[in-house]
Amino acid sequence: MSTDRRPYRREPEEARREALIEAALELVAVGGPQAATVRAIAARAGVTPGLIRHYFATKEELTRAAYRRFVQMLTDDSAAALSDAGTDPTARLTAFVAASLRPPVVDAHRLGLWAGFLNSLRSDPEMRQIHEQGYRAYRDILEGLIAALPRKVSPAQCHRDAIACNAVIDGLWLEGSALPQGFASGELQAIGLAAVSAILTIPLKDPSA
Amino acid sequence: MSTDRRPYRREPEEARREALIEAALELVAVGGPQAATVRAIAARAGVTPGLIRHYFATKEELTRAAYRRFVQMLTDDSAAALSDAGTDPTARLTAFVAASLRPPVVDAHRLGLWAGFLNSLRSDPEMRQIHEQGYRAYRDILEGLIAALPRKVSPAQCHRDAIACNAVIDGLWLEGSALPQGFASGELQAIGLAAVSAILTIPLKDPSA
DNA sequence: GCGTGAATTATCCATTCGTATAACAAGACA
DNA sequence: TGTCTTGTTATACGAATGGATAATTCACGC
Repeated sequence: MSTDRRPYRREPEEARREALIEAALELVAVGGPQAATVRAIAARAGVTPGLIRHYFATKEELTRAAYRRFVQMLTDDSAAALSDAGTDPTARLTAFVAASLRPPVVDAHRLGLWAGFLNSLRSDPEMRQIHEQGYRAYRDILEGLIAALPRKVSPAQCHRDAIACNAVIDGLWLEGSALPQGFASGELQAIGLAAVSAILTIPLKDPSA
Repeated sequence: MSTDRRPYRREPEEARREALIEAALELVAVGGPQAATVRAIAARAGVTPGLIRHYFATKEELTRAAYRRFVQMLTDDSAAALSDAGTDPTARLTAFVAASLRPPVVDAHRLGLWAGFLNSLRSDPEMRQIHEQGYRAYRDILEGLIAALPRKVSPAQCHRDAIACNAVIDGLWLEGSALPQGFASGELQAIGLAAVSAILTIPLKDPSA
């Protein structure tokens, strides 16, 4: 009398870890960290809860892996936007700013993810390290793009400009993601490019205008 | 044989509700929503868990009350900054921007609170209503200040300027709160005022410079 | 002072959490 | 085809969760 046991397929380790991380991210994005329970993650990944322990020693470790993936996702999107832009510094900065202010970067799910992980940064030093690496990488890209512009400004001023532009981008990203219906299509990018243009005192033509 | 029961004092209803809300906010700010358990809130407020049910029908109701208070706190700080500024429109906008970019508005706890509540907005329509009211109130103040400036621009342009300025403020608030050690004293306000000045194409003198 | 209503505590309950461990079966390799 | 490794499921456990109810004691009106 074999109790009917759930059938299953063996999967390569990488695929399983991937599926579990993906499931955890989706749950955090929608319902916050409290929604990403071990059981919910397993259910969404199509496995039983015990399997999580087989790939991650603890739930905290899975959380860190998920956050690492999220940060990398942001960086990857930035890099993708630059790979399609040519070599002209102004065009590259324009492409970068515009890409940062439209989907999939501007997205309620990403904002939810970001907010969901934020509180973990205070308690878990390893999470904070992951966070700061990602943040620095993003801002370094932006600062590099600004430094490449045909302007004559000091490196210190370049640094300040990068911070201000980063703030504009972050703020618009925040608002666009939080209030998706509050902005017309392309409006976010137009405002962002105008603001960056003003901060850097250089003309940036909006490619969508 | 009276079992030694915990002594207590009766408090007016308002004080108790206040204490419970305050405790809930502190817990959410530090540890996220999952740290704000009924027992933890009661312990921090100096009461036993059962009392919460006496003042709030459910924990969700306490959460909403706490969020309502948080949103009102933000609005109150904005209003306070304006009450001390005179009547000159430029000075008022300057004061508003500067106040938004220094403590206590720029504060890791507030960012933690904001992030901690964000995910609740998706699931709870009442929470979202509270949020949108607060957001609109804040931006309306900013747009009013911008409209009062001695500029000749269309109302539509005023609206766009307000969105952009709001984004700069939000972004700098975000970064300043997330990375408190990343900015020197007054740097955040200086960057913000310069950016707003550039966006509005008017000079704003930094009062701290 | 003294009952009396209600604010507060104490206890209990069903559920869910993360984790630990044992049972099983899938698929590779012989 | 048979065996063995290990990926996967199943089950169980203690702790913690939000909520319900009963017991108590404070404080105010008389």
